Amino acid sequence: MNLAQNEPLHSFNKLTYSDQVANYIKESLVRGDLSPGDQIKEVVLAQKLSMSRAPIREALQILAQEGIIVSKPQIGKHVAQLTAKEIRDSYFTGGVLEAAAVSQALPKYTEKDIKNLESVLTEMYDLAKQKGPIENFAKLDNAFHGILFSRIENKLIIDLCKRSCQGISKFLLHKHWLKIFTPEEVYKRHETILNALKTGKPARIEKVIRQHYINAGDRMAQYGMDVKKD
Amino acid sequence: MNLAQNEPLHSFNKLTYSDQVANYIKESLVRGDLSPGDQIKEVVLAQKLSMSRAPIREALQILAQEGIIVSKPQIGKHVAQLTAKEIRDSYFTGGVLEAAAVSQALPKYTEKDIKNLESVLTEMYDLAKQKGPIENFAKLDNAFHGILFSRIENKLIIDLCKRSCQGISKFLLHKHWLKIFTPEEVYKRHETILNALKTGKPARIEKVIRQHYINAGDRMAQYGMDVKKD
DNA sequence: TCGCTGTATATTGTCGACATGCATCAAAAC
DNA sequence: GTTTTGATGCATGTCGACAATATACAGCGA
Repeated sequence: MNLAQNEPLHSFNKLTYSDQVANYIKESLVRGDLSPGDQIKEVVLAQKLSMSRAPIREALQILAQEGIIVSKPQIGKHVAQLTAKEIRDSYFTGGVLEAAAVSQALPKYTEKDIKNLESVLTEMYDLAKQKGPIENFAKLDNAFHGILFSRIENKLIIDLCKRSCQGISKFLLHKHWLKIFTPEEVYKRHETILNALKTGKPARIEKVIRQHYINAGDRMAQYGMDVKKD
Repeated sequence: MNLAQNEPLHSFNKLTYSDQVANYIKESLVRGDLSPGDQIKEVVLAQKLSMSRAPIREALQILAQEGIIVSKPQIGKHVAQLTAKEIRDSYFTGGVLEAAAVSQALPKYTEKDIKNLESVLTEMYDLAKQKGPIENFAKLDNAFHGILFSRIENKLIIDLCKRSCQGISKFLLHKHWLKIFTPEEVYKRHETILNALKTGKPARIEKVIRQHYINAGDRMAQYGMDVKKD
């Protein structure tokens, strides 16, 4: 059997410029170099990254489709600045999707998955107790939902779920995401999900996950407004 | 009060070339000039529409994000050709979204909305009885779901809903969409939704609409496979 | 002073051409 | 005969420049 001919063990990223630019902008958002409401001028970016406007435009278009930037033809492109209602709607939508997906994948979760979720939860608990660095909660949250996603075979639903709210919380409202819930709250919120998962009841899981996201949206809508750069 | 300063009564479409090309491709899919699996070459399209490749590329990128075409870097762009599972997954996802959205908007539907839905249903019934032209069912189906959408204030959820399955049934599998259900079935399927709507129970509506889409996905997955052009 | 008009500028939209990388096929090596 | 290698064609990726359009502002008139 010839390994080399089939799935490569590690595909060396041959990302096109456009994709790299898209990632660069996302990183800029995380770093805070770019904030909601900021205008993005193609020529400026092109000069800064020493490339032509073509890949820049493509990257911006990708981000526009993801809802991270808004593009008005012949006027300009700005980092999206969501209203409180749009934030709540986004989280609601994301919750509906993740809830349905997890509920559908319920029979697929293994003992080991539950164990992993429990260990993530334990880490959250410890981190909350010892007042550890708050940034780590983001990693743990990612890990938790990552395990939930891992058994979902419906790629589209994962895609839309990420577009709905993950893109927003990770990039547009990244600064606020860490402080909308206290460590204790984060722990309890995820404990609720895990408990619901253990019941094995699809309806229960759906309800809990939806509420999880609705709550997050409400908090985010309160804290995340008007974050336009000074 | 000055009308002219606020929302224009009718904005004259100043569509950019890119958007027009995107629409053109969608129309080509509806007409059958383009079928799933077909390769789309930028230069060919550019020549045919007598414009440069730039707007073509942007249009294709839009359609790629909508899932209507797939783009492999440095290889080519093809009209998406979904597997049976992907078709079912798409409809499932669309159903989840529309179900949640309608359920949430339940209190907003007026007497008049119900009346309108009933009249659409009546038209479906008549059309089924008199073996009218099957194409009209597409219009009636659109009208029915259009009324449902009209009270949904969550723009994102409508957007994702359309992307999930409407884009597929309208463009990729348009030829099959008309024949997966008999006129009688179409009538009964929508009657079920309307009845559920009248109960005013959110949970009931969610269940019914989800099933509506799951059924459509199953049928589509059976009939809509392997539609590659000869 | 207020409102209109036209010009100036800046930014996006579009263009034609060149560069890059994948795919195919023929030729050579074993 | 099979596999490897190199040449070739072709579609996409990227580039720099030009065209079109929206915004800002100065000038003009009432």
